[in-house]
Amino acid sequence: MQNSDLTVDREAHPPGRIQRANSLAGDVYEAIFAQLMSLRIAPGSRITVDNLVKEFNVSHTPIREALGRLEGEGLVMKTHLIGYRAAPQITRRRFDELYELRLLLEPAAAAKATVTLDDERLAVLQEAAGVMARRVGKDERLRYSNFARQDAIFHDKIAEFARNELIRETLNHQHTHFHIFRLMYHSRVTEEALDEHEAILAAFSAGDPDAAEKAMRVHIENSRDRLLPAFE
Amino acid sequence: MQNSDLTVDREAHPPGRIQRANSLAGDVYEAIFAQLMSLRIAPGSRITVDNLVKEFNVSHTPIREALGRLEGEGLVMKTHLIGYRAAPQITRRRFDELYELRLLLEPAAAAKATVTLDDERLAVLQEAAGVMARRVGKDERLRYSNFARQDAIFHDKIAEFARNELIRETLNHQHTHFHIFRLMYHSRVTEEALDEHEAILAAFSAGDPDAAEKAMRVHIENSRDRLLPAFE
DNA sequence: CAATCCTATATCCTATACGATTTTATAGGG
DNA sequence: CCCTATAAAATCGTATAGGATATAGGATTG
Repeated sequence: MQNSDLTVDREAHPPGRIQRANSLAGDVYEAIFAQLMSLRIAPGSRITVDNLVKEFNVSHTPIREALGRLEGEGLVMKTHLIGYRAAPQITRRRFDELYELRLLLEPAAAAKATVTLDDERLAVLQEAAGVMARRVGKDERLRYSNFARQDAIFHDKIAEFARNELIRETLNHQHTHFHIFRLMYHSRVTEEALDEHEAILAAFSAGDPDAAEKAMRVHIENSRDRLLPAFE
Repeated sequence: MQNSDLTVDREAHPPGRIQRANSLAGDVYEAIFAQLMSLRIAPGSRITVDNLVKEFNVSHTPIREALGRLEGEGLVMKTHLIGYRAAPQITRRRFDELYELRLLLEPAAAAKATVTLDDERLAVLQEAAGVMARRVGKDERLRYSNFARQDAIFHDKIAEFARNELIRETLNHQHTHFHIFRLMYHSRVTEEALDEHEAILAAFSAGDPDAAEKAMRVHIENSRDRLLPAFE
């Protein structure tokens, strides 16, 4: 079996736990997923099985299975006898809906997370808030990439500490779509967001659930307003 | 091509819109989905590709693709070299998380829906609230099946009228899992729920968003408490 | 008798070749 | 310019074969 381009490390298992080798279909899934998240496959563009066969040097079978899985997650769409294509770019309407959803979930999660925090968890959030890494690097592109990753971790950790995996999964699922959208409009959105992260962090430190909820709401509303110009 | 057991009507397209014929993979997906929703495939049980090949008289290819899609939706799980299995029954923890999510989304949706209602939409909700069908049928099983369908429509329509497709999809997605769970514990849960539907409906009729929000919250909390004994 | 090892079968996973059907592109005619 | 017809390309599904692994049951050994 040749496996030239997937480049997956099958050896990196966490200590103590057995890890089954990945299936080829799983590797292909991750490879396509990564290409979608990095815009190497643009939103709305076609995805042909034959091209992937050539690119990955694997047969149709695992690719079809992986594409089916991506379809189930809403990241690709299939039309009979036409083929697969990447999910289209987010619409303005969808954008509004996404922020409405976030405003219902994330402030509540922030409030709930507040009461579960200890020093260790606070440190995790502080790390993820990106306060330290603020001035690191002058390459605009790299800078943004760091921000995006830390922002995702920051929000995800809050959902985790709120002890609701379902809400966490829901937000993460939407985040994949959101990430693709945001990648195309990353001006210097980052600076203000980092300030707001600090404000949320301050409420956490103070152990004030109401303040955390409010700060999160403000953060998300501002985030929305910062990205809104992308639709004009 | 033989297509003995899928029994899909390819002719029923809505007027005015062209509809491509379904792919076989799509038909297989729907067939498996239906079996999961009707408990013909029990939660946690194994799903072998070969069995489906024999049952549906189709080859491996579309079945694997359909199973991949179900995996992406979280309805089946795959373990390498072991195979697919139906997603396990919902846990108590997950149950709590689900209701926490519903309490964040559905009351808000009810409030938002209230202001968009007109006579026509109100009639739709009245129909879906199941007020009419309350005394229809004495067969306990059929009776419950009717309740489940109408309950799903009632909540879905509210989400639709709230004009947020994303929230609607999120709730529907969760409802899939919830439905499977509830199928196993359907005592006489229905009567009270129908009363609560009427209470929500009254708030809609009065055009009172706050009352709708509150009634929905009460309904969901009661629904949770009615189902809670299932875990003991 | 119990524990371990081994073997056999079933199942999964992938590759490959082929045919059927449909889309898409191209060219020609009105 | 638009429509139609033919040809090329792509998709979808089938069938089949072989390698790899899991699982169960039996054989061996202490």
